Amino acid sequence: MAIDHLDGRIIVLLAREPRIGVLEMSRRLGVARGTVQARLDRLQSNGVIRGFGPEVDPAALGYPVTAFATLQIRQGQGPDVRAHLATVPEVLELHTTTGTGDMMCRLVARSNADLQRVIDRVVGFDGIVRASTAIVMENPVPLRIIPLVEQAARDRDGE
Amino acid sequence: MAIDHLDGRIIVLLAREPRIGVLEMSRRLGVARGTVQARLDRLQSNGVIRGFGPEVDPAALGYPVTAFATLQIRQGQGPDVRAHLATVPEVLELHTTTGTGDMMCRLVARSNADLQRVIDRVVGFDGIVRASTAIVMENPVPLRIIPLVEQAARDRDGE
DNA sequence: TATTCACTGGGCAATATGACCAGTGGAGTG
DNA sequence: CACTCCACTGGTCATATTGCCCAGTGAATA
Repeated sequence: MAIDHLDGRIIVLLAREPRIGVLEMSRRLGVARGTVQARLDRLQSNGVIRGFGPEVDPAALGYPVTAFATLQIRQGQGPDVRAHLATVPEVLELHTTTGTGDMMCRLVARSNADLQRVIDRVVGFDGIVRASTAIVMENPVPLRIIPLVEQAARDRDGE
Repeated sequence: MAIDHLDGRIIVLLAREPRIGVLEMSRRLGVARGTVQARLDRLQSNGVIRGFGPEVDPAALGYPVTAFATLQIRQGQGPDVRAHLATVPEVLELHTTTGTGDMMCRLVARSNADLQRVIDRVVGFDGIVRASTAIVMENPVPLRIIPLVEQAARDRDGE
């Protein structure tokens, strides 16, 4: 579950040059190929590395508008609302949270006008009491993991 | 920029079995290898596929707690706050938004107690006026892209 | 009609892969 | 101390895949 320095270097290398192969990695890291292979297998069976799915940019797909919606749910309607939201392709992720809202989801849309359609579809469901939406303007820090991996590797090595 | 049905199938296949090769994809899709290769190249230079970075699970790394923080920023301090947040490894992403808050970020922490440390570090910066945090309990819909890709491919094909 | 373009189906050398193996060194245990 | 376990090394092997090339086909377009 904890990762050491070599694991960290493997992940960072992989994050920076995803198309790199095991052999090339072993060359760069200065370890035997079998070692990298074994580490990778372990990281994947550990669940540290979930997979290598393609990162698709919704904007390039024609969905340049991103928004976060906070939803308030009628008591007991949680499961139904989840099932409902799961059927909406523009809902990219959904979380249940503490705080004033009950759920929080990430939405994309083709335009600001289209966002209205998406929101209507999202909230057009009985169990949802209220929704408040924040439209994303800029994304100064895109989803990233490298700094955290380096942190985790440092922690494991005892600073 | 728009993708057709074959592009969609390529992306979906790749998302489901990331380790699959070009040759195997061409077999599954019933097209020539060169076609798949050309499509992939195009998708990547288009920016539709950003890359194939490893998906790392913060929980498996020892950071099982996720939270979303909404930040209010002092006028004109935006750039400084961004730079500050970019230095915090536990900040996985950061957006500037419309609405009551000015920014929204995704945080992870080693525990609820540790989350306090992270939040202190995040808001321990002059330009931040107020922060309100929602801790994630469940994640009924993990970050996904397949339904949107299928939608986009359908749209392109004219339903 | 002529041109362009994507796709096909094939072939090529170079490379990476998964699977092995014996040997080494360190950590921890009895 | 001797022993066992375990990860790593450095090597081999057959097989599969890659990147690159080519000529030919068919559809859409000018």
